[in-house]
Amino acid sequence: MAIVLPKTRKGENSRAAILNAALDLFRERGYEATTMRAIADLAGVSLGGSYHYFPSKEHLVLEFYRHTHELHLVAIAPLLAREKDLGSRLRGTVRAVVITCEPFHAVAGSIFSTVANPSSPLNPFGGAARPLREEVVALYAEVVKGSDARIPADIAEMLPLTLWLYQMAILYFWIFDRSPGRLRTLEVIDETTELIVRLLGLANLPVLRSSRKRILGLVRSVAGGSIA
Amino acid sequence: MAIVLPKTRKGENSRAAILNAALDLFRERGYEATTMRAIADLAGVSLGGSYHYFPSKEHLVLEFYRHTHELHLVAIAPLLAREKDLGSRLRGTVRAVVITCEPFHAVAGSIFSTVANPSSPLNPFGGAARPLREEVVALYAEVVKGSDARIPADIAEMLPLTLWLYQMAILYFWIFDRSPGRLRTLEVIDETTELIVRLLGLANLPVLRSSRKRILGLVRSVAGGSIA
DNA sequence: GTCTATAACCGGATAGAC
DNA sequence: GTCTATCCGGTTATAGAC
Repeated sequence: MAIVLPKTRKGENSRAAILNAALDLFRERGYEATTMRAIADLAGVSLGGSYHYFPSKEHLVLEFYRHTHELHLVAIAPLLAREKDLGSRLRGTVRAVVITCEPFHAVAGSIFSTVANPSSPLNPFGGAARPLREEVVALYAEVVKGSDARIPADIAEMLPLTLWLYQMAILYFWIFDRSPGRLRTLEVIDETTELIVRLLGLANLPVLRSSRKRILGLVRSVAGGSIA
Repeated sequence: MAIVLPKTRKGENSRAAILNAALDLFRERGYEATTMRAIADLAGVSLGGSYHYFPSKEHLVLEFYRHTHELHLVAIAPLLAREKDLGSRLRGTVRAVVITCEPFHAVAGSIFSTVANPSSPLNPFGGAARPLREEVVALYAEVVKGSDARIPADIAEMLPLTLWLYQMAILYFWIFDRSPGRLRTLEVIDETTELIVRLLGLANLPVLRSSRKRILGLVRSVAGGSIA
């Protein structure tokens, strides 16, 4: 059921060829319009052969996730090393997500929907996606931790997961965005990240104490049941 | 591409038979496990024949939407007529959504994912779903308007749409909920509706003025571009 | 044991005769 | 408006090749 790793040099080549072919074709024609037969053809393997490495077409998508995630990490490394302001770190990180994914904008819709299915092995809330999800959550933990913002412990505990969810919402907005250069998404990112930082600053207000506790309890309970 | 309405008595029967067969089988086996062949069989028509009324398997789902929406309206009518407290109205309305949808819980996952695809004609943000979406938004407008809560005009303007979106989030949570009697979802509804009412009450605080403006601007801009 | 190929299966969708 | 026959694409069974 899981993705099989090749044991030989030859196998490695085949696997890479299939993956590259898939990514190219996805980019070029979209997810649905890309047939497994076309992928196999372009990769120079037989149709059945590609199923030796990837148990389903969907699983090729998971690989694409990992691919973009790694590009993303590289893209933001300098920022995270240099910048201390939480707002800037957050804005830069989320902007980098959509910029990294831009070549796949046309495919992203089908992918998102495929993956939104709770019974899909790739559902971001599910078990198979867990390793990658945890990497992304850890990234947001670092975005927060490496900043000079002082976040109360109870908030800091749930913040990375919440930011991961926030990133998913941004991606869904981005999928619909038809504006040139995806400018609207970038604007929304700027607005929302600033808002998040501002609300974090307000969280210590006495009037907000009860709401804060309530929200955190909610996040904790929702996260505990669905994800852990 | 749209759903064809039958012109004859015989056609009406066929259409109804197909729809009933589909809803029964969806309930019984789930969406994916129900084949168009099985639906046609049970309805007593040929496979090709069912495509005369419903252009795709997905379109059978749209019908299911309308069905549950109408059940929902009926279910909450007494509450909306009687109750004046905003929190109670909201809680009752959203609780009724998940209770109405309960018989389809097993199917809901596939349906949600099908519908999440931006290029699907059934996407809730898209054009085809607009009439139904506007009905639901109007319903939430009434939930707010019929209450004794005094909501500032700028908030009242965006609130119904926001509550519609909130309802969708609850439904997505509900899909994952495996707790007996879907108790966790009901708890989350109680928690979140209370939170919403509380935050609405706080919106007039001077410290929150700028965030409030920012949030409303955001909602307006996002809604304007994606939906209107 | 690791890889690859061929042939088939299954189910959504369509064409076109009646 | 209904049928039969067919396409198309994801997936699987399985036999062989290294």
